[in-house]
Amino acid sequence: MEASGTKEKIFMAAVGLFAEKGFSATTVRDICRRAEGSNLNAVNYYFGGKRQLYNNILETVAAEGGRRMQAAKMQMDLLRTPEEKLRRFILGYMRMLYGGGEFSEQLCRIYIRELADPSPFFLETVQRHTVPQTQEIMELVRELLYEGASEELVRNSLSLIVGQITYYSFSWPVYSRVHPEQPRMDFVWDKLAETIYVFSLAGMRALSVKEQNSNANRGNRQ
Amino acid sequence: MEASGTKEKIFMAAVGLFAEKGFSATTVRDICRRAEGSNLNAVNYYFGGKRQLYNNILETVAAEGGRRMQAAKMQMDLLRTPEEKLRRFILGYMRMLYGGGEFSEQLCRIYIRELADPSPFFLETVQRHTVPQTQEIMELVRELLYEGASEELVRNSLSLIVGQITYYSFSWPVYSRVHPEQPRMDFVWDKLAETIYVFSLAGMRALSVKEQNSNANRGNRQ
DNA sequence: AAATGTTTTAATCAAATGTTTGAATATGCC
DNA sequence: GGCATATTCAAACATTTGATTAAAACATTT
Repeated sequence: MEASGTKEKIFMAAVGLFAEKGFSATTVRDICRRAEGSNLNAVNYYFGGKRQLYNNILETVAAEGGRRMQAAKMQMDLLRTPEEKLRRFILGYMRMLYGGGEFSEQLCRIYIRELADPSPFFLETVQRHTVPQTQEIMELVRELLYEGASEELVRNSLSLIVGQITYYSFSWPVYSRVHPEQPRMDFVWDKLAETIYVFSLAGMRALSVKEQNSNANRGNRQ
Repeated sequence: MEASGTKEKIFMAAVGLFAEKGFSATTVRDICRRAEGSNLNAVNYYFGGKRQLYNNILETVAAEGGRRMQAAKMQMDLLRTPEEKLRRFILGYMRMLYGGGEFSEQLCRIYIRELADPSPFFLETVQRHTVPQTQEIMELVRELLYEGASEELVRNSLSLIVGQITYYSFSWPVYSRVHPEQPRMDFVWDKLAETIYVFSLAGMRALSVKEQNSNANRGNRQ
Protein backbone atom coordinates (compact mmCIF):
# COMPACT_ATOMS: atom_id res chain seq x y z
CA MET A 1 0.00 0.00 0.00
CA GLU A 2 0.95 3.63 -0.35
CA ALA A 3 3.03 3.18 -3.43
CA SER A 4 3.04 6.60 -5.02
CA GLY A 5 3.12 8.64 -1.82
CA THR A 6 0.26 10.89 -2.76
CA LYS A 7 -0.41 11.76 0.85
CA GLU A 8 3.09 13.14 1.27
CA LYS A 9 2.89 15.05 -1.99
CA ILE A 10 -0.38 16.64 -0.91
CA PHE A 11 1.12 17.47 2.46
CA MET A 12 4.20 19.10 0.96
CA ALA A 13 2.23 21.06 -1.60
CA ALA A 14 -0.12 22.28 1.12
CA VAL A 15 2.77 23.40 3.33
CA GLY A 16 4.17 25.41 0.47
CA LEU A 17 0.90 27.06 -0.43
CA PHE A 18 -0.24 27.78 3.11
CA ALA A 19 3.16 29.35 3.74
CA GLU A 20 2.87 31.53 0.67
CA LYS A 21 -0.73 32.60 0.77
CA GLY A 22 -2.21 31.65 4.12
CA PHE A 23 -5.14 29.42 4.91
CA SER A 24 -8.14 31.12 3.35
CA ALA A 25 -6.39 32.28 0.19
CA THR A 26 -5.29 28.73 -0.60
CA THR A 27 -7.75 26.44 -2.35
CA VAL A 28 -7.75 22.67 -2.31
CA ARG A 29 -7.64 22.80 -6.08
CA ASP A 30 -4.37 24.72 -5.88
CA ILE A 31 -2.99 22.13 -3.53
CA CYS A 32 -3.93 19.17 -5.69
CA ARG A 33 -2.66 20.86 -8.82
CA ARG A 34 0.73 21.47 -7.25
CA ALA A 35 0.90 17.90 -5.93
CA GLU A 36 1.73 16.56 -9.37
CA GLY A 37 -1.85 16.97 -10.44
CA SER A 38 -3.35 14.77 -7.78
CA ASN A 39 -7.06 14.33 -7.87
CA LEU A 40 -9.25 16.87 -6.17
CA ASN A 41 -10.52 14.22 -3.82
CA ALA A 42 -7.11 13.48 -2.34
CA VAL A 43 -7.27 16.14 0.36
CA ASN A 44 -10.54 14.79 1.69
CA TYR A 45 -9.53 11.19 1.28
CA TYR A 46 -6.29 11.46 3.22
CA PHE A 47 -6.97 14.26 5.65
CA GLY A 48 -10.72 14.63 5.89
CA GLY A 49 -10.85 18.17 4.58
CA LYS A 50 -8.95 21.37 4.15
CA ARG A 51 -9.14 22.47 7.78
CA GLN A 52 -7.95 19.14 9.11
CA LEU A 53 -5.07 19.09 6.66
CA TYR A 54 -4.07 22.50 7.96
CA ASN A 55 -4.33 21.38 11.59
CA ASN A 56 -2.21 18.39 10.69
CA ILE A 57 0.44 20.76 9.39
CA LEU A 58 0.20 22.88 12.52
CA GLU A 59 0.89 19.76 14.56
CA THR A 60 4.03 19.22 12.54
CA VAL A 61 5.05 22.81 13.13
CA ALA A 62 4.56 22.42 16.86
CA ALA A 63 6.32 19.06 16.99
CA GLU A 64 9.25 20.24 14.92
CA GLY A 65 9.55 23.47 16.88
CA GLY A 66 9.31 21.62 20.17
CA ARG A 67 11.94 19.14 19.08
CA ARG A 68 14.39 21.86 18.14
CA MET A 69 13.70 23.86 21.26
CA GLN A 70 14.30 20.74 23.30
CA ALA A 71 17.64 20.22 21.59
CA ALA A 72 18.60 23.83 22.15
CA LYS A 73 17.61 23.58 25.78
CA MET A 74 19.74 20.50 26.35
CA GLN A 75 22.74 22.32 24.93
CA MET A 76 21.91 25.30 27.10
CA ASP A 77 21.97 23.20 30.25
CA LEU A 78 25.55 22.19 29.54
CA LEU A 79 26.68 25.79 29.68
CA ARG A 80 27.69 27.50 32.89
CA THR A 81 27.14 31.22 32.64
CA PRO A 82 23.74 32.73 31.92
CA GLU A 83 25.44 34.76 29.19
CA GLU A 84 26.42 31.62 27.33
CA LYS A 85 22.94 30.23 27.84
CA LEU A 86 21.33 33.31 26.36
CA ARG A 87 23.65 33.15 23.39
CA ARG A 88 22.65 29.55 22.87
CA PHE A 89 18.97 30.33 23.23
CA ILE A 90 19.15 32.99 20.56
CA LEU A 91 21.17 30.71 18.32
CA GLY A 92 18.65 27.92 18.83
CA TYR A 93 15.69 30.13 18.06
CA MET A 94 17.38 31.48 14.95
CA ARG A 95 18.24 28.01 13.80
CA MET A 96 14.67 26.93 14.34
CA LEU A 97 13.39 29.77 12.19
CA TYR A 98 16.05 30.08 9.52
CA GLY A 99 18.40 27.16 9.82
CA GLY A 100 16.47 24.38 8.15
CA GLY A 101 16.04 23.85 4.47
CA GLU A 102 13.23 25.12 2.31
CA PHE A 103 10.66 22.93 4.03
CA SER A 104 11.61 24.26 7.43
CA GLU A 105 11.42 27.77 6.08
CA GLN A 106 7.86 27.15 5.00
CA LEU A 107 6.88 25.72 8.36
CA CYS A 108 8.43 28.77 9.93
CA ARG A 109 6.37 31.07 7.77
CA ILE A 110 3.20 29.26 8.77
CA TYR A 111 4.26 29.62 12.39
CA ILE A 112 4.77 33.34 11.95
CA ARG A 113 1.40 33.65 10.25
CA GLU A 114 -0.23 31.95 13.18
CA LEU A 115 1.59 34.25 15.57
CA ALA A 116 -0.07 37.21 13.90
CA ASP A 117 -3.42 35.53 13.26
CA PRO A 118 -3.80 32.44 15.37
CA SER A 119 -6.31 29.69 14.77
CA PRO A 120 -7.96 28.09 17.80
CA PHE A 121 -5.87 24.98 17.35
CA PHE A 122 -2.67 27.02 17.48
CA LEU A 123 -3.72 28.90 20.60
CA GLU A 124 -4.20 25.59 22.32
CA THR A 125 -0.66 24.44 21.57
CA VAL A 126 0.62 27.84 22.69
CA GLN A 127 -1.12 27.35 26.00
CA ARG A 128 0.37 23.89 26.35
CA HIS A 129 3.93 24.46 25.13
CA THR A 130 4.88 28.09 24.64
CA VAL A 131 3.67 29.38 27.99
CA PRO A 132 5.73 27.00 30.18
CA GLN A 133 8.76 27.36 27.89
CA THR A 134 8.51 31.12 28.21
CA GLN A 135 8.58 30.84 31.99
CA GLU A 136 11.92 29.07 31.80
CA ILE A 137 13.45 31.60 29.47
CA MET A 138 12.25 34.41 31.67
CA GLU A 139 14.16 32.89 34.57
CA LEU A 140 17.25 32.95 32.41
CA VAL A 141 16.68 36.57 31.44
CA ARG A 142 16.13 37.47 35.08
CA GLU A 143 19.57 36.14 35.95
CA LEU A 144 21.12 38.38 33.35
CA LEU A 145 19.53 41.53 34.74
CA TYR A 146 20.05 42.32 38.40
CA GLU A 147 18.86 40.89 41.69
CA GLY A 148 15.34 42.16 42.18
CA ALA A 149 14.67 43.25 38.61
CA SER A 150 11.03 44.09 38.06
CA GLU A 151 8.78 41.61 36.33
CA GLU A 152 8.12 44.25 33.72
CA LEU A 153 11.81 44.61 32.92
CA VAL A 154 12.19 40.87 32.51
CA ARG A 155 9.19 40.67 30.24
CA ASN A 156 10.25 43.64 28.15
CA SER A 157 13.79 42.36 27.72
CA LEU A 158 12.57 39.01 26.47
CA SER A 159 10.09 40.66 24.12
CA LEU A 160 12.75 42.87 22.60
CA ILE A 161 14.98 39.87 21.99
CA VAL A 162 12.25 37.75 20.44
CA GLY A 163 11.12 40.73 18.41
CA GLN A 164 14.52 41.03 16.80
CA ILE A 165 14.68 37.31 16.10
CA THR A 166 11.27 37.01 14.49
CA TYR A 167 11.31 40.30 12.60
CA TYR A 168 13.23 39.00 9.62
CA SER A 169 10.86 36.14 9.11
CA PHE A 170 7.56 37.97 9.28
CA SER A 171 8.61 41.04 7.34
CA TRP A 172 10.77 39.29 4.79
CA PRO A 173 8.52 39.87 1.75
CA VAL A 174 8.86 43.61 2.25
CA TYR A 175 12.26 43.61 3.93
CA SER A 176 13.97 41.92 1.02
CA ARG A 177 12.67 44.67 -1.25
CA VAL A 178 13.70 47.55 0.99
CA HIS A 179 17.15 45.97 1.46
CA PRO A 180 17.81 44.09 -1.75
CA GLU A 181 21.46 43.73 -0.80
CA GLN A 182 20.59 41.66 2.28
CA PRO A 183 21.76 38.08 1.70
CA ARG A 184 19.35 35.21 2.22
CA MET A 185 18.75 34.22 5.80
CA ASP A 186 20.08 30.69 5.50
CA PHE A 187 23.52 32.15 4.76
CA VAL A 188 23.70 34.57 7.69
CA TRP A 189 21.40 33.37 10.43
CA ASP A 190 24.22 32.21 12.70
CA LYS A 191 26.19 35.39 12.31
CA LEU A 192 23.04 37.38 12.91
CA ALA A 193 22.33 35.39 16.05
CA GLU A 194 25.68 36.50 17.43
CA THR A 195 24.85 40.09 16.51
CA ILE A 196 21.54 39.92 18.31
CA TYR A 197 23.25 38.39 21.33
CA VAL A 198 25.82 41.18 21.64
CA PHE A 199 23.20 43.81 20.97
CA SER A 200 20.72 42.42 23.49
CA LEU A 201 23.20 41.74 26.26
CA ALA A 202 24.36 45.33 26.16
CA GLY A 203 20.77 46.51 25.96
CA MET A 204 19.72 44.50 28.98
CA ARG A 205 22.61 45.80 31.04
CA ALA A 206 21.74 49.36 30.13
CA LEU A 207 18.14 48.79 31.16
CA SER A 208 19.29 47.24 34.41
CA VAL A 209 21.41 50.25 35.26
CA LYS A 210 18.58 52.57 34.41
CA GLU A 211 16.01 50.77 36.54
CA GLN A 212 18.40 50.51 39.47
CA ASN A 213 19.16 54.21 39.29
CA SER A 214 15.48 55.00 39.09
CA ASN A 215 14.83 52.81 42.14
CA ALA A 216 17.66 54.49 44.05
CA ASN A 217 16.31 57.95 43.24
CA ARG A 218 12.88 56.94 44.34
CA GLY A 219 14.38 55.64 47.57
CA ASN A 220 16.35 58.83 48.19
CA ARG A 221 13.37 61.04 47.67
CA GLN A 222 11.29 59.24 50.21
CA MET B 1 -26.66 63.83 -0.98
CA GLU B 2 -24.86 61.55 1.40
CA ALA B 3 -27.52 61.73 4.07
CA SER B 4 -27.01 58.65 6.21
CA GLY B 5 -23.28 58.22 5.68
CA THR B 6 -23.47 54.68 4.40
CA LYS B 7 -20.16 55.03 2.64
CA GLU B 8 -18.37 55.89 5.87
CA LYS B 9 -20.09 53.08 7.72
CA ILE B 10 -19.01 50.63 5.05
CA PHE B 11 -15.47 51.96 5.20
CA MET B 12 -15.24 51.67 8.97
CA ALA B 13 -16.76 48.22 9.04
CA ALA B 14 -14.33 47.09 6.35
CA VAL B 15 -11.32 48.45 8.24
CA GLY B 16 -12.38 46.52 11.31
CA LEU B 17 -12.92 43.26 9.47
CA PHE B 18 -9.80 43.44 7.30
CA ALA B 19 -7.80 44.14 10.44
CA GLU B 20 -9.29 41.15 12.23
CA LYS B 21 -9.36 38.54 9.52
CA GLY B 22 -7.36 39.78 6.56
CA PHE B 23 -8.44 40.35 2.99
CA SER B 24 -9.42 36.95 1.70
CA ALA B 25 -11.14 35.78 4.87
CA THR B 26 -13.40 38.82 4.87
CA THR B 27 -16.52 38.79 2.69
CA VAL B 28 -18.46 41.76 1.46
CA ARG B 29 -21.49 40.29 3.17
CA ASP B 30 -19.67 40.47 6.50
CA ILE B 31 -18.82 44.07 5.81
CA CYS B 32 -22.36 45.08 4.91
CA ARG B 33 -23.81 43.22 7.86
CA ARG B 34 -21.52 45.02 10.29
CA ALA B 35 -22.26 48.37 8.65
CA GLU B 36 -25.68 48.54 10.29
CA GLY B 37 -27.04 46.01 7.87
CA SER B 38 -26.31 47.96 4.75
CA ASN B 39 -27.35 46.40 1.52
CA LEU B 40 -25.04 44.00 -0.24
CA ASN B 41 -24.72 46.37 -3.14
CA ALA B 42 -23.19 49.18 -1.09
CA VAL B 43 -19.58 48.01 -1.44
CA ASN B 44 -19.81 47.85 -5.20
CA TYR B 45 -21.78 51.04 -5.47
CA TYR B 46 -19.44 53.20 -3.41
CA PHE B 47 -16.08 51.60 -4.04
CA GLY B 48 -16.47 49.52 -7.15
CA GLY B 49 -15.72 46.20 -5.52
CA LYS B 50 -14.01 44.50 -2.64
CA ARG B 51 -10.47 44.87 -3.96
CA GLN B 52 -10.87 48.58 -4.64
CA LEU B 53 -12.35 49.13 -1.21
CA TYR B 54 -9.30 47.43 0.23
CA ASN B 55 -6.90 49.50 -1.87
CA ASN B 56 -8.77 52.58 -0.74
CA ILE B 57 -8.09 51.58 2.85
CA LEU B 58 -4.44 50.93 2.05
CA GLU B 59 -4.21 54.45 0.70
CA THR B 60 -5.55 55.71 3.99
CA VAL B 61 -2.98 53.62 5.84
CA ALA B 62 -0.19 55.01 3.70
CA ALA B 63 -1.44 58.58 3.95
CA GLU B 64 -1.93 58.40 7.71
CA GLY B 65 1.42 56.71 8.22
CA GLY B 66 3.16 59.18 5.95
CA ARG B 67 1.55 62.09 7.75
CA ARG B 68 2.69 60.86 11.15
CA MET B 69 6.16 60.03 9.92
CA GLN B 70 6.38 63.52 8.46
CA ALA B 71 5.42 65.02 11.80
CA ALA B 72 7.94 62.86 13.61
CA LYS B 73 10.62 63.85 11.14
CA MET B 74 9.98 67.55 11.59
CA GLN B 75 10.37 67.14 15.30
CA MET B 76 13.53 65.14 14.74
CA ASP B 77 15.08 67.93 12.70
CA LEU B 78 14.73 70.30 15.62
CA LEU B 79 16.91 68.11 17.78
CA ARG B 80 20.67 68.41 17.86
CA THR B 81 22.26 65.12 18.82
CA PRO B 82 21.71 61.95 16.84
CA GLU B 83 20.83 60.29 20.13
CA GLU B 84 17.88 62.58 20.62
CA LYS B 85 16.88 62.06 17.01
CA LEU B 86 16.88 58.31 17.39
CA ARG B 87 14.81 58.57 20.54
CA ARG B 88 12.33 60.71 18.66
CA PHE B 89 12.26 58.34 15.71
CA ILE B 90 11.43 55.41 17.94
CA LEU B 91 8.81 57.43 19.77
CA GLY B 92 7.27 58.52 16.48
CA TYR B 93 7.14 54.99 15.11
CA MET B 94 5.60 53.68 18.32
CA ARG B 95 3.03 56.45 18.32
CA MET B 96 2.18 55.67 14.72
CA LEU B 97 1.57 52.03 15.58
CA TYR B 98 0.08 52.17 19.04
CA GLY B 99 -0.70 55.78 19.86
CA GLY B 100 -3.94 56.35 18.00
CA GLY B 101 -7.37 55.22 19.05
CA GLU B 102 -9.09 52.01 18.05
CA PHE B 103 -9.35 53.05 14.43
CA SER B 104 -5.64 53.74 14.21
CA GLU B 105 -4.97 50.40 15.85
CA GLN B 106 -6.93 48.68 13.11
CA LEU B 107 -5.08 50.54 10.37
CA CYS B 108 -1.87 49.50 12.06
CA ARG B 109 -2.90 45.89 12.06
CA ILE B 110 -3.64 46.05 8.35
CA TYR B 111 -0.22 47.60 7.84
CA ILE B 112 1.43 44.78 9.75
CA ARG B 113 -0.52 42.23 7.75
CA GLU B 114 0.73 43.80 4.56
CA LEU B 115 4.26 43.75 5.90
CA ALA B 116 4.03 39.99 6.24
CA ASP B 117 1.98 39.37 3.11
CA PRO B 118 2.05 42.37 0.83
CA SER B 119 -0.39 43.04 -1.97
CA PRO B 120 0.98 44.56 -5.20
CA PHE B 121 -0.54 47.91 -4.33
CA PHE B 122 1.29 47.96 -1.00
CA LEU B 123 4.62 47.02 -2.55
CA GLU B 124 4.27 49.98 -4.83
CA THR B 125 3.84 52.42 -1.96
CA VAL B 126 6.75 50.77 -0.20
CA GLN B 127 8.89 51.41 -3.23
CA ARG B 128 7.76 55.03 -3.38
CA HIS B 129 7.79 55.98 0.31
CA THR B 130 9.41 53.44 2.59
CA VAL B 131 12.60 52.96 0.62
CA PRO B 132 13.65 56.64 0.57
CA GLN B 133 12.56 57.10 4.19
CA THR B 134 14.67 54.13 5.17
CA GLN B 135 17.69 55.72 3.52
CA GLU B 136 17.34 58.76 5.74
CA ILE B 137 16.99 56.73 8.91
CA MET B 138 20.02 54.68 7.97
CA GLU B 139 22.05 57.87 7.79
CA LEU B 140 20.92 58.65 11.30
CA VAL B 141 21.85 55.19 12.52
CA ARG B 142 25.23 55.48 10.83
CA GLU B 143 26.00 58.60 12.83
CA LEU B 144 25.28 56.70 16.04
CA LEU B 145 27.73 53.95 15.23
CA TYR B 146 31.29 54.89 14.36
CA GLU B 147 33.05 56.53 11.48
CA GLY B 148 33.39 53.89 8.80
CA ALA B 149 30.82 51.44 10.15
CA SER B 150 30.03 48.72 7.65
CA GLU B 151 26.85 48.91 5.65
CA GLU B 152 25.90 45.58 7.13
CA LEU B 153 26.18 46.91 10.67
CA VAL B 154 24.00 49.89 9.84
CA ARG B 155 21.37 47.70 8.24
CA ASN B 156 21.37 45.19 11.07
CA SER B 157 21.09 47.86 13.73
CA LEU B 158 18.09 49.41 12.08
CA SER B 159 16.45 46.02 11.60
CA LEU B 160 16.87 45.11 15.23
CA ILE B 161 15.30 48.38 16.28
CA VAL B 162 12.35 48.10 13.93
CA GLY B 163 11.94 44.47 14.90
CA GLN B 164 11.46 45.41 18.52
CA ILE B 165 9.01 48.16 17.65
CA THR B 166 6.80 46.08 15.38
CA TYR B 167 6.92 42.87 17.38
CA TYR B 168 4.17 43.82 19.79
CA SER B 169 1.79 44.65 17.02
CA PHE B 170 2.18 41.62 14.86
CA SER B 171 2.35 39.05 17.62
CA TRP B 172 -0.22 40.63 19.90
CA PRO B 173 -2.93 37.96 19.52
CA VAL B 174 -0.54 35.36 20.91
CA TYR B 175 1.59 37.68 23.02
CA SER B 176 -1.34 38.87 25.09
CA ARG B 177 -2.10 35.26 25.95
CA VAL B 178 1.45 34.30 26.85
CA HIS B 179 1.77 37.46 28.97
CA PRO B 180 -1.73 38.13 30.24
CA GLU B 181 -0.35 40.61 32.76
CA GLN B 182 0.96 42.88 29.97
CA PRO B 183 -1.12 46.07 29.95
CA ARG B 184 -2.66 47.28 26.72
CA MET B 185 -0.32 49.01 24.34
CA ASP B 186 -2.11 52.35 24.34
CA PHE B 187 -1.24 52.71 28.02
CA VAL B 188 2.47 51.94 27.78
CA TRP B 189 3.67 52.69 24.26
CA ASP B 190 5.55 55.83 25.23
CA LYS B 191 7.26 54.20 28.19
CA LEU B 192 8.12 51.26 26.00
CA ALA B 193 9.57 53.57 23.37
CA GLU B 194 12.00 54.89 25.94
CA THR B 195 12.90 51.34 26.93
CA ILE B 196 13.61 50.42 23.33
CA TYR B 197 15.71 53.55 22.93
CA VAL B 198 17.92 52.81 25.92
CA PHE B 199 18.19 49.16 24.94
CA SER B 200 19.05 49.88 21.34
CA LEU B 201 21.53 52.65 21.97
CA ALA B 202 23.54 50.40 24.26
CA GLY B 203 23.21 47.56 21.76
CA MET B 204 24.49 49.67 18.89
CA ARG B 205 27.48 50.86 20.88
CA ALA B 206 28.36 47.31 21.81
CA LEU B 207 28.17 46.28 18.17
CA SER B 208 30.33 49.24 17.19
CA VAL B 209 33.03 48.27 19.66
CA LYS B 210 32.93 44.69 18.49
CA GLU B 211 33.24 45.53 14.81
CA GLN B 212 36.05 48.00 15.44
CA ASN B 213 37.96 45.42 17.46
CA SER B 214 37.44 42.86 14.76
CA ASN B 215 38.71 45.30 12.15
CA ALA B 216 41.75 46.12 14.28
CA ASN B 217 42.58 42.44 14.72
CA ARG B 218 42.26 41.87 11.03
CA GLY B 219 44.59 44.81 10.45
CA ASN B 220 47.17 43.54 12.94
CA ARG B 221 47.28 40.11 11.46
CA GLN B 222 48.04 41.39 7.98
C1' DA C 1 -45.62 69.66 -8.32
C1' DA C 2 -42.73 67.91 -11.84
C1' DA C 3 -38.19 66.73 -13.07
C1' DT C 4 -33.76 65.25 -11.98
C1' DG C 5 -30.03 63.15 -9.84
C1' DT C 6 -28.71 60.26 -5.94
C1' DT C 7 -29.06 56.52 -2.67
C1' DT C 8 -31.12 52.20 -1.11
C1' DT C 9 -33.28 47.88 -1.76
C1' DA C 10 -34.23 43.24 -3.41
C1' DA C 11 -33.51 39.79 -6.64
C1' DT C 12 -30.37 37.43 -9.48
C1' DC C 13 -26.03 35.85 -11.98
C1' DA C 14 -21.95 33.43 -12.93
C1' DA C 15 -17.90 31.81 -11.10
C1' DA C 16 -15.42 29.58 -7.44
C1' DT C 17 -15.03 26.58 -3.51
C1' DG C 18 -15.18 22.62 -0.16
C1' DT C 19 -17.16 18.36 -0.11
C1' DT C 20 -19.41 14.03 -1.55
C1' DT C 21 -20.41 10.20 -4.49
C1' DG C 22 -19.89 6.05 -7.00
C1' DA C 23 -17.46 3.80 -10.28
C1' DA C 24 -12.85 2.48 -12.03
C1' DT C 25 -8.24 1.05 -11.18
C1' DA C 26 -4.37 -0.58 -8.76
C1' DT C 27 -2.28 -3.25 -5.03
C1' DG C 28 -1.45 -6.80 -1.64
C1' DC C 29 -2.56 -11.38 0.03
C1' DC C 30 -4.21 -16.26 0.04
C1' DG D 1 -6.16 -16.45 -10.38
C1' DG D 2 -9.33 -14.35 -7.29
C1' DC D 3 -10.71 -11.86 -3.50
C1' DA D 4 -10.43 -7.81 -0.44
C1' DT D 5 -8.69 -3.61 0.39
C1' DA D 6 -6.72 0.74 -0.81
C1' DT D 7 -6.33 4.34 -3.98
C1' DT D 8 -7.55 7.26 -7.94
C1' DC D 9 -10.64 9.43 -10.88
C1' DA D 10 -14.30 12.22 -13.11
C1' DA D 11 -18.51 14.11 -12.25
C1' DA D 12 -21.69 16.42 -9.63
C1' DC D 13 -23.54 18.87 -5.38
C1' DA D 14 -24.60 22.38 -2.29
C1' DT D 15 -22.80 26.70 -0.70
C1' DT D 16 -20.57 30.74 -0.81
C1' DT D 17 -18.74 34.66 -3.01
C1' DG D 18 -18.17 38.97 -5.68
C1' DA D 19 -20.60 41.30 -8.93
C1' DT D 20 -24.72 43.05 -11.67
C1' DT D 21 -29.24 44.70 -12.61
C1' DA D 22 -33.47 47.15 -12.36
C1' DA D 23 -36.68 49.19 -9.81
C1' DA D 24 -38.08 51.74 -5.66
C1' DA D 25 -37.28 55.45 -2.27
C1' DC D 26 -35.37 59.74 -1.29
C1' DA D 27 -33.71 64.35 -1.65
C1' DT D 28 -32.90 68.51 -4.35
C1' DT D 29 -33.84 71.71 -7.80
C1' DT D 30 -36.68 73.97 -11.11
